[in-house]
Amino acid sequence: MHATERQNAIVAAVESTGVAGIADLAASLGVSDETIRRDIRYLAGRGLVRKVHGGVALPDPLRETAFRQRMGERTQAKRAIARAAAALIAPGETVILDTGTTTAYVAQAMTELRDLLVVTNSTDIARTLAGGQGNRVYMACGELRADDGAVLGHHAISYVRQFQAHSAILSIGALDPLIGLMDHHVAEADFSTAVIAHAERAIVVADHTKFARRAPVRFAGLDQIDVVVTDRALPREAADAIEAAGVTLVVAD
Amino acid sequence: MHATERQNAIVAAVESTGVAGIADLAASLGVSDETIRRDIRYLAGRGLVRKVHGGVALPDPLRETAFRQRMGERTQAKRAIARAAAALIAPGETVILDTGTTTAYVAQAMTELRDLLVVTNSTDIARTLAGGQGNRVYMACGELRADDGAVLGHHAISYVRQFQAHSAILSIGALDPLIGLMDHHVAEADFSTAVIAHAERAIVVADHTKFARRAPVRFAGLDQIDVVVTDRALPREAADAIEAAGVTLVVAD
DNA sequence: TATGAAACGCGCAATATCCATCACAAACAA
DNA sequence: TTGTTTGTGATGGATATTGCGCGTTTCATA
Repeated sequence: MHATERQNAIVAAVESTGVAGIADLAASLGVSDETIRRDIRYLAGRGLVRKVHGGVALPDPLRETAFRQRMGERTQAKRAIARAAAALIAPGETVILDTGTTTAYVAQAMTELRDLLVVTNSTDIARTLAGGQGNRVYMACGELRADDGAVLGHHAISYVRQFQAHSAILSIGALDPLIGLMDHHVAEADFSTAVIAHAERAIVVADHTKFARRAPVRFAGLDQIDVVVTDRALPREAADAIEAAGVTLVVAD
Repeated sequence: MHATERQNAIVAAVESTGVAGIADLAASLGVSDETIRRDIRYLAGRGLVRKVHGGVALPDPLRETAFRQRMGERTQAKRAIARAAAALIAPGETVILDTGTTTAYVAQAMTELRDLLVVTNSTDIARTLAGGQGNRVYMACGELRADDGAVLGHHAISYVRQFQAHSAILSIGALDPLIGLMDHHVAEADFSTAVIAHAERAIVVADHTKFARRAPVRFAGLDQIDVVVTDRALPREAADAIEAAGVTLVVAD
């Protein structure tokens, strides 16, 4: 029984029954759970099956984008961060919201607020906050990314530059107390830079995994931001470095 | 029985019976009420079902925006028009799509095409066509209308002016062979005017009710457009007037 | 409108699953 | 033989799911 045969067997099982459990597959194919998981990760990467908690299912007919998948990860942490971040915003404020999974949760939490003036580059966030009592939502322009439905590029940046917001809420790729803020793409980093420059207060939302990572594009130092909202207490050293830079650290419970 | 199966079962139950109670679902699926509630919250968040007190029902027909309501009117006519309009577009073309219920159906029909360059002021249409094979979608900017998720205004217009499209596809408020094209709002009319000016060919999609109406803002004469796609043969006189203006009249069956 | 019962949502703790990492063994090349 | 690569299993911490308790909200009926 080679890896390929086993993977074919998994696909066949899923196609005949619709779903299959990890443990069942491991038993019937005579390998460990972990091996089945590895096969599933590989197959899911090829789009042949869809990974679900506890097993594997037919591929989603509605293409599950990487973004939607990330939306489903660490939801509890993101919701807690979102509540804490939304609590920093007062009704009537002007707020710039960057695209991102965590900011999408923040937008959800902000639906409680009213009379906001919202500027965003995410069609999702725009739709979430439009329709709120007294809200006015301004959508930036540019090429739409299929993954998360956001626009980036120089048009988006010059559109945002029209506004001077009370607060900006940013998703980031990574945050290191010494290095600063990092993103995965130059276009994201450029947009974030513009957003920071046009808000009185920059609020960064970042779950704890962002502190253990690096991302290739550094776009700002800690001195350029005002608040970091995260979901877990950081190591003393990191927390000190952040607060020494004049940044308020909010830990959502 | 994993989460995914259970959620599929809930959707299936709702689709077959219209409504389903929490307790019944919990009993038949062998999990607690709270788990069913969690599933329902998740599914409702995706718009797959509607949450009601004590159970779950088919997706919301009530709290629809005026736009969503119009989406559900004359769907057959709109789908036929959409097919006919999409057939006028070739893969690889540059197309500007205006917001509107009929154009939303056209975008749906255009998902078959590939390598399109799409410019639109509707977040819905943008999301529909982003992700299509080889498509590039450009979203205009401006204040977002909660009703239909579209942007209008001078920024949207100047954004569109960057492009020179092969085709423009327009929704309108009303069409009269003698008066020309009409819209309900000045902002819509201004946007439509800009769109017509930046496309080699203007295609107007209008179901038959648009010919029996008037709308307050006239923005173009028939001589400025090239094709009208509708769903019913017009009275001889009207059809003659339209074709006399050099407009091709397409009647979708 | 008032009131009791049902339904709801949140937080907690227990359990199951996931994933990064290391360790080991077989296959293969130098 | 020796070293490298590849596939598999095992481990432990992180994450996700679930059922239950409890205070709050909503609904139906008086």
